[in-house]
Amino acid sequence: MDETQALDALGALSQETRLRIVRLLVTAGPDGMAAGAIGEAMGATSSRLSFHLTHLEHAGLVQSRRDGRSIRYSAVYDALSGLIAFLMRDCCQGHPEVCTPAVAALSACACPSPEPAA
Amino acid sequence: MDETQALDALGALSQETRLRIVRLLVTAGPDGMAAGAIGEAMGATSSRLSFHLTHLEHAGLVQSRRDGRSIRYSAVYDALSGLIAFLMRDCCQGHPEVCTPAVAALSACACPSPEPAA
DNA sequence: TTAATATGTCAAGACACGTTGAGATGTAAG
DNA sequence: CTTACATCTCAACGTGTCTTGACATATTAA
Repeated sequence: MDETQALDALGALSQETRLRIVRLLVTAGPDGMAAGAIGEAMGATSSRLSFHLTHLEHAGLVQSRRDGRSIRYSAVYDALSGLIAFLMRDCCQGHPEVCTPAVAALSACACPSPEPAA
Repeated sequence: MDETQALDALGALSQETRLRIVRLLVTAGPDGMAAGAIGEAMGATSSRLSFHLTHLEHAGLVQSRRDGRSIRYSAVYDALSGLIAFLMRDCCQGHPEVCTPAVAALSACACPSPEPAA
């Protein structure tokens, strides 16, 4: 991920509705959710939802596919991990005190670390 | 870091000049840099630079202190690692495939991981 | 004090963003 | 074909963001 892509992703995530959509879709898994279900969860009108989903898709954070008369949206994991890696790469430039606490936060997640301590 | 703080931080970083300022200050270390030096590096006028530095300070990403007739700005490491941790926490909700690659990217940094492999 | 340096403040303008409501398009069922 | 459903597109409006230029404030030196 280069600077331009990172700026797009950061801009897309810096809006409340969009950040919540991404979080919802991450937890929804690879199958994603239909636009209608997302809109219901967000309490957003169809045009407002479409605006934000289009924005997220342009930023590469979500992808869509038609499923019957619905359109299902799902999170693009590579983009999310790419953004996190971009921030870490920058912040780690000789200053491990930035990213080391972030890695420690991983322990609080259900994620398997490369070298699990416990 | 809660959602509101994360939105502020993401919004602050989603602007080219501000993202570059943060990257510059992270590499500059704890002593930071004088506003004039930052402005020179950015090619920004004093008012434009002040606008962005104030924005970053309000978002909690940088801090300032007077040093003679200069004002030195430095990165707030806790805020940066907090943001990274926030993104990881959200993205890891049952989907380790998001944050595991990001952790792997750490190996490319000069950062000591909690359990260094090599 | 006076002058020079370093930075911040303010108002104005151009532009981008987010929301709304109406309508258009595509898809499936009767 | 007609109807209902699901979603997108478009224009319009208010609001926020970024830049610029002129000016104000704080600090140091002569």
